[in-house]
Amino acid sequence: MNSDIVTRFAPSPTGFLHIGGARTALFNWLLARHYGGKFLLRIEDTDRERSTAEAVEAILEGLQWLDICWDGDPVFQSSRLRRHVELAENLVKEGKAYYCYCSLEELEEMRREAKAKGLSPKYDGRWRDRDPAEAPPGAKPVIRLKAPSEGNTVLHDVVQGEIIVSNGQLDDMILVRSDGTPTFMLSVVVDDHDMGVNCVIRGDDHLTNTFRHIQIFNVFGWSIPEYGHIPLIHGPDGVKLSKRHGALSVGAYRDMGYLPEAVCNCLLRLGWSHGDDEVISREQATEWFTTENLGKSPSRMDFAKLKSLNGHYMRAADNKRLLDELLRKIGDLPEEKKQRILTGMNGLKQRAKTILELRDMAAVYIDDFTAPAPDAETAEILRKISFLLSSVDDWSEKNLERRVKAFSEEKGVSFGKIAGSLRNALTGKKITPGVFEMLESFGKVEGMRRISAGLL
RNA sequence: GUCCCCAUCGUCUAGAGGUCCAGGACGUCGCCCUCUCACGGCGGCAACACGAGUUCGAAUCUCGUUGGGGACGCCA
Repeated sequence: MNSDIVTRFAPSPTGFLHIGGARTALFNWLLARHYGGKFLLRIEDTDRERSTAEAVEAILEGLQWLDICWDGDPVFQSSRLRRHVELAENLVKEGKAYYCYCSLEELEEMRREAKAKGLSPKYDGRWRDRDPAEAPPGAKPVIRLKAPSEGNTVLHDVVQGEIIVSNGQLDDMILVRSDGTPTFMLSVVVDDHDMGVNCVIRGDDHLTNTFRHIQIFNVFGWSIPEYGHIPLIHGPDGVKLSKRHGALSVGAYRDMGYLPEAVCNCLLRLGWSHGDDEVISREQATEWFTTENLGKSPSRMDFAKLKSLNGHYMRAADNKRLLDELLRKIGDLPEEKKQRILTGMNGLKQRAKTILELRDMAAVYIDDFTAPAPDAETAEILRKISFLLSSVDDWSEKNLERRVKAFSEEKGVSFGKIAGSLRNALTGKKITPGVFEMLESFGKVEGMRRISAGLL
């Protein structure tokens, strides 16, 4: 492969961007970028019943969020319908395809019989050489490919290796429906050819389709793209990832507070590896990604690993960006509180593995809090600390800690006890960022207020 | 049912005949660090599905078994 490589992602807009689709898109994108080729986007909206504008929007948004950008404008398959049908009709004229007048009931019957006999259910080709004049009156025909009945169709898959299927296994597929619209089989092949696509990474649920695609490419005499079929992503229980696993759409991952770079990194490691590397930046991925390291065994989505990865990217993320992500979840905040959060962000992001956890952790800076009156011993400590801190001018985490530590040593009061008392007075919580860090974030006025609030 | 694919720790995987009584990461357990929690550091537990071959030698090659997955639409 080289810089002439053209890959594509071709989702059908019948719903959100599926996480598995996102991985497919990522792999194709990576491959194109690696070789300096092109990555195209095609919306396969030939099924008008199920395709929606909202779904198109959701898919584009999902890709953008993951920072997977396509070259040129997306191609809408529906806009190319005329060309697809025209080509099919040409094939009929050339005797390479034919009209079939079978009714749905007839086909149903055929499949039932085949299954009963232990054969693979398929169309028997009964109209292949029959005179269309014998067609039942008024019946609308489909166009079927006159597929080879002898020999094998061979696929040299860049992931799976050589796979051979006997042509007897494949039936004469429908190219154009009885309503005159082209099928997926035809459209995909024509569009891939017209768009110059020469490399296709896709889920291995498409594997059997590929043999049909190859037959169509052959009948047109077009060159066949390289294919790589990657195993599907399964849920934690080993079955195909579905709604019941919760997180199916990339939007769901965003809602759960994951960062796009973490999602990409996680997806990248599902079915692809580069030695022992785990945390892989987009730049490194682009440099390293080839089809050679694609695995052929199915993998399960590991949410624990995603979370760990996300924690890594959270810690590395820009503070202002994290604040923006946080505000996107909870709405805008007064300037003063935003400032507090920003000041405390380093401590916050170190503890939160998702934006949702960041939100929970940041509550100490968002919620107003006044501690209830403490017990006598604690009150005594707080009174002394309050007195000490009131004279502190350098209200920084470092200095505050230094002063309190000195006090602790001098008076022989346990530092842990002091810190615990402060934590409680400041937040009323057991788990928080460091107390001096919080003091700095609150500022002297609010910090002093909280410490002494319960003392009166 | 038919066809196709897959098979290393719980999970993601490294491994392309000897360097593997199998390495990394996540998770888990223990310890250290420590103002709580995290982070970080150190260590433990934990896998080549099974059975035959081929070979001086197999996680790596072949066959079979078992297990898992996918496809069999006038959906894509």
